[in-house]
Amino acid sequence: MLKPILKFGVLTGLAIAAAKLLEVSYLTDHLSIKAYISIVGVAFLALGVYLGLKHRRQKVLVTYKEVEAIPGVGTPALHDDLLTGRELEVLRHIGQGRSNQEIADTLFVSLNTIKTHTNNIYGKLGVRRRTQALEKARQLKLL
Amino acid sequence: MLKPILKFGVLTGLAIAAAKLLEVSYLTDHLSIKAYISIVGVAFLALGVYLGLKHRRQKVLVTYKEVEAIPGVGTPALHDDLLTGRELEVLRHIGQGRSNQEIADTLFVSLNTIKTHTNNIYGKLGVRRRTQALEKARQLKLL
DNA sequence: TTTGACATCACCCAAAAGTATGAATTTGGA
DNA sequence: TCCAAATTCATACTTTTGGGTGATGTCAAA
Repeated sequence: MLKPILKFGVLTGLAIAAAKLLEVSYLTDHLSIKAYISIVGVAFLALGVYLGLKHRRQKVLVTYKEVEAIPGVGTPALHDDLLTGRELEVLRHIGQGRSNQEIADTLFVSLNTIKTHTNNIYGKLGVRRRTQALEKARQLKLL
Repeated sequence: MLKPILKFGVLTGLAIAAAKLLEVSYLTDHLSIKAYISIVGVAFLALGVYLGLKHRRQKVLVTYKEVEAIPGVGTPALHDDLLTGRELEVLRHIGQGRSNQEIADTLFVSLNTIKTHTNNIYGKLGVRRRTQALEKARQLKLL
């Protein structure tokens, strides 16, 4: 349960240590304070981007559900929670003619993950192909 | 130019020869005239069915155009004859989630033929996948 | 009768999609 | 805190699609 916290701590610690190391080793001798600050800034920016991307999935999910919760905007047909949020999301991309690889790229997950989602969708809708899934989804007003 | 005629001639000749063979060999000795006529009838019926199926393409095409010609039934959006009749037909099957093989079976043509049709469709619609074709076709009110 | 559009089919290769199985992580709720 | 559902990912394999090229037969119009 504490793994993510540990991970974050270790990662941050490492980053700080690296920065400290840079500082004492040679940066102070060769670089101005401004340059040093710039490098540290870039490093932490990179760390931030990395962490942000790494946890984007959950954030997207939250956003997704929040959007669903909005009255007028909410999906009119989430038939008995037939599909999960992520599955619906993938299904919509399929409906727009995107390939699994494209969906994977825009959702920032792996191709295998999208394949898993699509197969789960097919299973729940009782179909075997994405075109059938679209047809079925339209019948069920899922799309 | 004369290949199909030749083919038909040879086939019909073979059928008649077979019938003649049946007649002289033993049928007249063991079967009544009525039974013999029945058998010949069945044989030619089979031949007719075979030939009919073999040339169904053209007949279907004619029927298709005839259907299109009917006022109220006609397709509401044949945008500048963007797609040919056969292509539209294939596109509709795609829209119902059928695989190329299934379409080939129901239209009584080969898988390669359907592939050619689908690729022509993609070219005309400016897309690269069947799901994109469906999306585009819906936008153009082709479907 | 020639020509062009259509429909048919083949072959080959590459890319995308789908199947099956197993597993790790995360989250939300009891 | 424990658990079930959800999400993520991998590996290996089969099937379906897509792309390019070339060819034949049919049909209708010029």
